Amino acid sequence: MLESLPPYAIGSVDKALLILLMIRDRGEVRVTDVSDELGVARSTAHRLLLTLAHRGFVAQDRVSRAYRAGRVVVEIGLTAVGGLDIRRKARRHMEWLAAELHETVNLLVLEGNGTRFIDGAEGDRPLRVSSRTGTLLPAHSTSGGKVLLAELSDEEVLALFPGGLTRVTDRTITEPDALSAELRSVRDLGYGVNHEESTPGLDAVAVCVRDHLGRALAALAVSVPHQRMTQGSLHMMLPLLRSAAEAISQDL
Amino acid sequence: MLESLPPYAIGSVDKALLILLMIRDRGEVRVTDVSDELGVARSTAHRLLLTLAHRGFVAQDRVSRAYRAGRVVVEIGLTAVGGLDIRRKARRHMEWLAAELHETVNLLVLEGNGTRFIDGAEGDRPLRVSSRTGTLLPAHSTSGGKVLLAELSDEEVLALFPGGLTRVTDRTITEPDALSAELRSVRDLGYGVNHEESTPGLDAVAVCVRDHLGRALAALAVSVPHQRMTQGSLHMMLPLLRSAAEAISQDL
DNA sequence: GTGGATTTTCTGCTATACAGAACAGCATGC
DNA sequence: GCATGCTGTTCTGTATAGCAGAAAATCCAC
Repeated sequence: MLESLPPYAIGSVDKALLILLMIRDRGEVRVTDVSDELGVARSTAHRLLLTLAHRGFVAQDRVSRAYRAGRVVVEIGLTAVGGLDIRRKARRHMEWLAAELHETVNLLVLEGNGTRFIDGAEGDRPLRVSSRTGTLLPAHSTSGGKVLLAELSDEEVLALFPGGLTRVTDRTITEPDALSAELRSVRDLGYGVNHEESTPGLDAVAVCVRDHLGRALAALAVSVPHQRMTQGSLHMMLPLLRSAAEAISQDL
Repeated sequence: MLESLPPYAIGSVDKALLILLMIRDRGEVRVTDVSDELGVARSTAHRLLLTLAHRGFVAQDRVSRAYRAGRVVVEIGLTAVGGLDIRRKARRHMEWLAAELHETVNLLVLEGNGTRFIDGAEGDRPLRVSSRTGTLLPAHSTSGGKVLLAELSDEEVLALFPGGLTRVTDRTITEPDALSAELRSVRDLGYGVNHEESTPGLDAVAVCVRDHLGRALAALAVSVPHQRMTQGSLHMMLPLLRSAAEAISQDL
């Protein structure tokens, strides 16, 4: 495994990648393992692991303090295997849902501490939310972001926001405790809502789209003008939203 | 996505990981994309990608010259999700096969340019091959290694052996052209054999264990004393070997 | 509470990562 | 076929980022 690098390759990057290969081969590594096997100082080993952890490529076990593969690596792998297909496979279900509800439907994925709108199907009414495909919004301010964040531990969520929770509107959650409570509620209810937290006048409700292993790959959201989001309309939308998300999962 | 790094994090490593996140989000990237979005020179972008490519984390499309996720990322992801389970799930099928054939059965995975024996079920005869679980042997000298290498392109195989093909016994394949021809034969036949190439007096035959997407996760091999490997016994073993590999795949 | 092992934090130093320039490759238009 | 523009790749001088070593913090077993 100790080979000469090609010219111009970056040694520190290579070391980080070798750590990921070690994790592939044995499931977990310790700082001292990395230090011994890469032939670097313990402090260097730690800095490499810390950087990998910062981007979610590794996660440290609280009890054993060993590092293992993090969520991001799983996502990349799954994306490479089938993720290019998620938009394609979700498309017809999103169009169905938009037609049923006459509201705009969005497909979102987590990107760092933001949610990227990766596809959309608009409702057919004059007043409607635009699809916003391509937009990156802070995850904690969107319904899709909330359901995806709810899949993480509280610590993982906090680590995504080292600078605190950005205020987007007057209604945005900016207290870490309030976000924890909101995500707890999301976990209990199985859906997340956005009450004008990302855009004034815009509400939304979202559920997760899961793969066969039950992992959340994306979020499916219905975005509505605020005045059209009532308890009644929410109750009407939820079964259809869940049905569409389940149908997408079956297609994956 | 532009956030401050934690203290002591390594900037160049972080940039490489951001590239992988870009690939997760959009499937592929170009040198200029990376340069523009990370705010680095094109030469730096290229060096980052070249390092990622060297370890198999990205692969460049020959025609479009864009870079996409490489094989290694898929392996790490799959290992993290389910790799710990493959041994458990394979266990009873391996025991069944060992009992049917009265020979030793091995489960192997690729590790760098070697094959790691990750589990084994021994035959019940006095003269038998031991399970060798935990052993790492050069991939080109084992039947399981051959079927796993046959899943790669010739270039990828050669890149795994920059120092050439190690000779393990007098029978080991050491010429790249001979290995290419052998792997072509493996692809045609759907199985690989080892005629005393890893250990004198030891023959073996192997097939791939695939996931639902058809990707090879591991190899399942039957290891036999050389004098017990005849055309007749090979013909008798193959259907049962294939059956067991298929049964493991179904359980994944 | 103590001692040892491991992980994490800090800092001065130097060599590696960087940007910019040149080169190479490719596609398109005239 | 040649010129142009764009993109990817190779090269080199430099300064700052990555490094090792030491100190501090944490953890666990006795």
